[in-house]
Amino acid sequence: MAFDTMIGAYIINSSKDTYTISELAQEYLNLNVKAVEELTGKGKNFTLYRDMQPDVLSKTVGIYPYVINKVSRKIDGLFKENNQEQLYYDIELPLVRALADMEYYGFKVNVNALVEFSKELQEKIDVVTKEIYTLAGEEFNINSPKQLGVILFEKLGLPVIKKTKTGYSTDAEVLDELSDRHEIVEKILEYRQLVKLKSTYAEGLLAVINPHTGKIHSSFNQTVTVTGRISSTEPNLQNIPIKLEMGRKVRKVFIPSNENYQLLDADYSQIELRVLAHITDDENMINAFLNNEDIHTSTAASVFGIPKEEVTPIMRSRAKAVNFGIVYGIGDFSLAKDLKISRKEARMYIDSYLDRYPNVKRYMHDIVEEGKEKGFVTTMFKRRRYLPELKSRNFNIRSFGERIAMNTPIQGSAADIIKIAMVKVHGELKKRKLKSRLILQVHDELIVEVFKEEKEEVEKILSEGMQNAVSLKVPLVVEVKSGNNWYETK
DNA sequence: GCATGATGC
DNA sequence: AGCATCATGC
Repeated sequence: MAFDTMIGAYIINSSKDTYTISELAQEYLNLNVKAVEELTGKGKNFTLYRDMQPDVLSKTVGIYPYVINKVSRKIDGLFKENNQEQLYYDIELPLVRALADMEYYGFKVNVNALVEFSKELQEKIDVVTKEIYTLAGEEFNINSPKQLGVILFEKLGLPVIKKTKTGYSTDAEVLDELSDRHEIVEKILEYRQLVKLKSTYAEGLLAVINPHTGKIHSSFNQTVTVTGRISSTEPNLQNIPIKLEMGRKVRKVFIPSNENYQLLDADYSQIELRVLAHITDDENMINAFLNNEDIHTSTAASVFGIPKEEVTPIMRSRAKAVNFGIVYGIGDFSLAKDLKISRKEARMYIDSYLDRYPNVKRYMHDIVEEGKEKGFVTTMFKRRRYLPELKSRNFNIRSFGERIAMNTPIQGSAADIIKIAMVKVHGELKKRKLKSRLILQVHDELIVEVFKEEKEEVEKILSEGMQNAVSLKVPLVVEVKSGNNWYETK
């Protein structure tokens, strides 16, 4: 591919909502060009080019080729200024074909199993609904947070833990705290889980199965996320349940195209923390990864100042929360909430962590300063995100900007790395004329539908392609699993 | 169209 | 708490 203005403009500024030619012409050429929609109309007024007058077309979209060429040259000049040519030409543009092939090839679904799953869910919903009505003493719309709030907090007199802009909060966090006080609460949680599964994952997926292919052909968007990740829509295949067993069963309906194929699922182990170790060059963290240690146990040992052998499950779990917090741009307030401890205690954990990982401390400080000076932060491969929030006089907005400054290089570099791996794996499968296909990416994992006779070869292409996507100061560890459906690849 | 709450990494 | 998408109510 020669050039794509939409992706090009996204590389220049990933924070925009749309990247239409009209908009780009205005921004980069100071040129007023009508939007395509203004010419064709939309909805019921939509008109095909072939039904429009030639002279109208020539005066309007007729100039698009010219504008596209000018915008392309302009953006290409900016790539040179920003040192983003590798990112654009070697990563993003080749990725277009990999994503297009993933969309076209699709992910096969066991329709009958999905229909059965849907029925099973409905039966469970019916049972739980009746139980809820009985416990409430009346019928109401459980799906309405407003009506549910009235039942829980007015009729049943449960304590109000949290409020939203519009009334009582009834989210899972609140309900968890109330679960000991009334039987109805856990039924509500169960109801919510079941309804989500039925509507989004059973009926939702059934509605987008292509009747000709029997497959789901998701759209993978390359210009949506501010950090460089790709997104998936219609349907979103990047948030298929896995944490709770009931939801995880959805994965059983995702199968190979036919009996000659299997699924391979390869995921990066702790890629974000490995990226952090690399970027900060923190000796303590790098050593943990070099020694192939469990990073959360290692963090717990460091923070609590004890040998790894003496780390308890609770200590490990707290260290894990701190590691998450570090990746997201930590604050004592949020960590306290997450761990249900005091803010002071959370502050102690964070300070202790930063004492034990001094280069991480310096990085967190420096990256915010860099963001303020330059107006943006960058990833390992020069992806850029502008941070106007850092200049805000509003404390909350400014703090948000600081967390973005800390998180974006980490999340974004991980996105760069898996994109490189995708281009390599996709290219290698094509070059060797293999029947196996890359069919999905879920931020730190790649799923390949593998032709059984090619399994050994493709497993090597996949794991080595991912491990060697880049060379970091720590190894990139990849775990590959196989199965006859997505559920089995665990 | 916005708010809420579910799901994922 | 960083990044997303989808269904539902109002």
